[in-house]
Amino acid sequence: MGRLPCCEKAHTNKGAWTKEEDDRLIHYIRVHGEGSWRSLPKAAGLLRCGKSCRLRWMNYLRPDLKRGNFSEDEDQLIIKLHSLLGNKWSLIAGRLPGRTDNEIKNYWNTHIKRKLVSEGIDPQTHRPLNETSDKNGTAKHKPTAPTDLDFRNAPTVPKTVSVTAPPLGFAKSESIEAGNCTSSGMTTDEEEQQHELNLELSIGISSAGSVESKRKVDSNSDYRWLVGEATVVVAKPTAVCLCWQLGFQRSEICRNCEHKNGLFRYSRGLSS
DNA sequence: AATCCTCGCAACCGCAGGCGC
DNA sequence: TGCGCCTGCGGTTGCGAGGAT
Repeated sequence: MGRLPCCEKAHTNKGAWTKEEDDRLIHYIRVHGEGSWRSLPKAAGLLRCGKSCRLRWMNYLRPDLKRGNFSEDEDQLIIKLHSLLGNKWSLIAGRLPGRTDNEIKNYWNTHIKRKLVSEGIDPQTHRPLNETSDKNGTAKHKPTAPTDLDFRNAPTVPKTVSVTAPPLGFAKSESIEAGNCTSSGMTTDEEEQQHELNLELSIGISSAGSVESKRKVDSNSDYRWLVGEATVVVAKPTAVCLCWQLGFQRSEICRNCEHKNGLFRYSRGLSS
């Protein structure tokens, strides 16, 4: 038995949304709230697939979206997050208030990738292009920094790696317990740079015999990812807010920012 | 002025995980 | 415990706008 289609395609519109459809969707969600996407189109009088409605709302109509160009700070944040998380756009978006995963994904593919290549950096490995492989194709991996742990291309996975950091206060507290991966060799400047980004991340080996899902999102705990044999844990940011970038105090929790998924959304206007 | 080409973004699609029954 | 539904994610596609020829 196959999967049921998400909607009856014969009677649904596709393609660009009209102003009227947008208005209907906005009005319906204002009255009834988000959710129940499957039944929403019918209830709202829209000839659209529920998934399409959700996408339109999430990526375009949500009032807390920050439209407009990405700032240089956002660029750098995206690059750093991508170096750590890879193409986990939703996780990256969760750390960029007002930005959507789709928007960041598009921005990455159209701007940042090109920018990194022009700077001689491999956008996938975040290492210099001429360092990614030698004539024999063997990786010349030189451990760089604790927050630059890209196990996808690492020759070996450290037996024990944990990277912890305090809530976003940008304090210089960090612990590294590593077999192969250590912070040794970093200059003070490099260490300073690494401390610029506090992600509340921890990385540990998945316990033998335990079955770890590829992606585990639990609203009551951390976000876990299997990267090779290692588990990357992104702590649920209950006390983290990136609003400092927009002028709020560091470490201050903006109550409007916390999204129901535990990550952050941006609810206040820039000028407020 | 017309056509072609490129780029950027919105939207689509398939899949996987969570959750309720 | 297994099954089916719902939701969310990430890769891909299609189209419109703007620039080049």
